Amino acid sequence: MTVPTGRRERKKAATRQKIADTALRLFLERGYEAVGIREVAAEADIAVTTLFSHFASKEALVFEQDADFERALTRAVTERAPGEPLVPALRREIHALVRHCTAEGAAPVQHMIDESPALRRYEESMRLRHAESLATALLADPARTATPLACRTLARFTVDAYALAREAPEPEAAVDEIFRMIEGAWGVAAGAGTGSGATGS
Amino acid sequence: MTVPTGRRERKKAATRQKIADTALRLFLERGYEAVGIREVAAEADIAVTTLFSHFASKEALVFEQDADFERALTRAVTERAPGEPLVPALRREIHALVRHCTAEGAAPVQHMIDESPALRRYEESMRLRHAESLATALLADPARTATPLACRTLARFTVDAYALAREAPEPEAAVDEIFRMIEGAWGVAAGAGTGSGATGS
DNA sequence: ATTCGAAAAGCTAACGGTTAGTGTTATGGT
DNA sequence: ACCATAACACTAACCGTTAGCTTTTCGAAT
Repeated sequence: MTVPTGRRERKKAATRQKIADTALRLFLERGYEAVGIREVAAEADIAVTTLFSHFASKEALVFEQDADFERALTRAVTERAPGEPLVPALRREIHALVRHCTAEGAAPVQHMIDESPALRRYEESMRLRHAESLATALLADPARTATPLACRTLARFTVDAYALAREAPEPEAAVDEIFRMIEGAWGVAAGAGTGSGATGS
Repeated sequence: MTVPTGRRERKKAATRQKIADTALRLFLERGYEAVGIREVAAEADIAVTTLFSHFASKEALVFEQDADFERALTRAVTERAPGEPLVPALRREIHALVRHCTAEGAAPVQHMIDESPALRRYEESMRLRHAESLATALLADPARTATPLACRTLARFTVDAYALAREAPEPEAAVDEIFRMIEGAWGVAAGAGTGSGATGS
């Protein structure tokens, strides 16, 4: 166990940040596809191999906060108030994420993503990863009553809600509409023996 | 309008098939990542550029029947019996597709896909395309009562059902379980003013 | 039958993301 | 002071994919 504030880790984080900042700046200035990896590395004054030791791919440069999103999703499940029903907790979290990504500052980045097929594909496969880790969290929930398959289904529906809301004209309202449907779906899955409506675990 | 049985189109189809067959054979023999595009082209005795004029990418070689799947999905909506409710029609179609892909002959191909991250990613983005064209079909449905967003949501949930069922230990039963949840979701969306249960359009 | 336009296939050469292999420096623990 | 290791660098390549251009093959109209 080393000290959490080692100089090494600070330098590494700084390098990583410098790469991400440089890349995003160049991408926004001249377009994602128009900027090559070699250019990004040169501009950030690091070697190409170093860049790839910090980021697994060119697309990953754009989705720097990937891991934060993933954590936020699973925490909405694992750290929710004791006894709080599942779906509303997820709905709140998706609301927060959508709000965070439709904030004013995020508009140019979002436009860039929409323009590039490569980035769109990457974003979707990223969401799939998030769905899988959310499913893991749901399966581990101590208050779980639903089947494993129902949990995996809920996880996918939840990230679908995010994706669909982002494309909708009114994202916030879209989240509510979709989550009304998810409540309907979860009511069937969670109340498998109950028969009554939407009182999930 | 030319005659449908032109020699040109036959030859083109034959070339396409030869490429796909050769590629699949090599992939199964030696592994997807271990076989390069140039090898496939050489073995099929065609030029690399010709290969890419028939298939948009290396991954597309594996999912040759892509377009068939897409058509099958949308037809389940557009050509269903008059007055037949939507969700059961979709359920039947997903059942058929799952059965088709869990047939005995498909096992090695499926294993190959599971092993390769690139193929998994491609398959998911393919499904997304299918969801979008299914959404288009749902929006154009003359008997539609649900909102556009609800249609798009149903489309995504439907392809989710396919993906989840494929990974489940008992795919056929999984389809039924997930579609019970989808019925619950659709009941909310379609009966927006009705109040009663699952009698969608 | 000949001719002509267009689609299909071919070749070469490159571009751009990514990785292997190898070496060098800086850092932290002992 | 010393060593293991993590971070970074450099070169050179690999591989999927595309551009540019030529050649072949077919379909149809004269």
